[in-house]
Amino acid sequence: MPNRQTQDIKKRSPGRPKAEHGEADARQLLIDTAARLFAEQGYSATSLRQVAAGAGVTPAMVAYYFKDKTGLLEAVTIRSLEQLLAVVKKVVAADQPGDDESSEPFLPRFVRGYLATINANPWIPQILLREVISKDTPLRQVFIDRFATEVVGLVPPRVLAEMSAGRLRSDLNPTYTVLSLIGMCLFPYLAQPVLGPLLNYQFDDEFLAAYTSHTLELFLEGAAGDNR
Amino acid sequence: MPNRQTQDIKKRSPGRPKAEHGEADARQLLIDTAARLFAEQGYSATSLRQVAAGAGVTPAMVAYYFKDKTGLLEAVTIRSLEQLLAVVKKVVAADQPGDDESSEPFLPRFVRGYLATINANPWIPQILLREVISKDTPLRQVFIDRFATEVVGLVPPRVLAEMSAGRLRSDLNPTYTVLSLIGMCLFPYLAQPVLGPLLNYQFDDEFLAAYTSHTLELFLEGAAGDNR
DNA sequence: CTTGATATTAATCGACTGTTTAATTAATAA
DNA sequence: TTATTAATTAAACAGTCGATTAATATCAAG
Repeated sequence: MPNRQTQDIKKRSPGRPKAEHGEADARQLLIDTAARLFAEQGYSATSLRQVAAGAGVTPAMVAYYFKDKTGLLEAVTIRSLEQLLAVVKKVVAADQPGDDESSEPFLPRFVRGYLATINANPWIPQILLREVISKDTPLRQVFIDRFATEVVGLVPPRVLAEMSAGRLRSDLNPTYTVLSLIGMCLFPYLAQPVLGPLLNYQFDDEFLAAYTSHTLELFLEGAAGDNR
Repeated sequence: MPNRQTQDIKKRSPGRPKAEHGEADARQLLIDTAARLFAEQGYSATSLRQVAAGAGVTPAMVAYYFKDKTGLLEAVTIRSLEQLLAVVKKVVAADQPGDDESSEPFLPRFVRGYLATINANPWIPQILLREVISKDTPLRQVFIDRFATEVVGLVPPRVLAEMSAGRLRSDLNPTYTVLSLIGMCLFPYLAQPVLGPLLNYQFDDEFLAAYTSHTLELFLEGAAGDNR
């Protein structure tokens, strides 16, 4: 029995709301809600009415802040790319001055930072893979311009340096090696909705620690046993 | 200037068409077209009118053969799962009789068969990941019943056997190891639409051979260099 | 030849989608 | 105080979608 007009469920009237202290603004709320729903259901299966309802506003607010639905996806995408790019930049920049041998080597730092970020924001790879990377839309160009080219400029030189220093094998194809590593890191997160319950894992600190050390060990040392 | 009623563009009238010799039936054509479009655009971004047009029939044919849109996705999914399952069964069954040492070991055979199948049908992982694995729909149960449980029953025992035989390290988490391997195999195919042009690869025999041997080498021997 | 099953189209329906517009209220600046 | 700008809603619009229905033409069996 939906008794409307109670104090709990307040139905707002038109007009600018009074600025309450410490309230999240509608724009950021829309981005957060959209990120969650796009990751769960996919971009085109998610209606603006759903997003608006989740953020507690009307669909017209999407037009007000983002012009249209693609603008909302663009905002979600750009925020995701910025988070990922920040990790990459930080990790690559961390040992530029003086080649400090006491700090952790490049590869473990990279894997740790990368996995920690997607473990804390698992919708990022979902959205990037499902709605940006694998579809031929204008957003793909955004991805390439604001992320891929920059990463390609930063990471491979570091990998080659590791090879020269003898910390990574130089007889492996560097491109394929990076592809494999990213695939190893991402797949459990992409497949979690079905494999998580089946194999009994979820995105908590325990899984993050275990899968991080597993990934580093397997990637660096390989899976072959003594009796080859 | 669309001059209709030419001989090239024939617009069919209602009624059963005359059975022409050697013509693909509409049902299979619909499945093939849907698989292609679902992989390219996603399930819910693809309209039945698009699928029907691609198959040269009307949308009503989807209802006739598959009841509704979800029935079409189910048909596409089941065909994909059958292809994958056939590979797994064949690979696992191949060395049951007598533990023949002369044949190739389990893991290379598995990786080769798996990669060859998705290289020949790259839309399979796209659809399974985007429309089945990562969404909470009735199809996920189909995936679990017709594929996942069977694979989980077949592959891990084989992996454990390899560990016992000393051909694989036994100090690695077997579940994580399989997750990592599948991720390594799949990622280049999932990301190909944007990374292919960027890193200059495509799904031909050359890439298949190169990436297969790369994957086996990296997975078994690891990427660490001599100077660790 | 007739009868029923099979395969197809055209036309249409209601529901839902993204988007636009006009009205409304609060905040801010002059 | 007044005018302007910012933030919000309700209502409506045209378009598209999936689905249904009725009609129609061919095939296969008796």
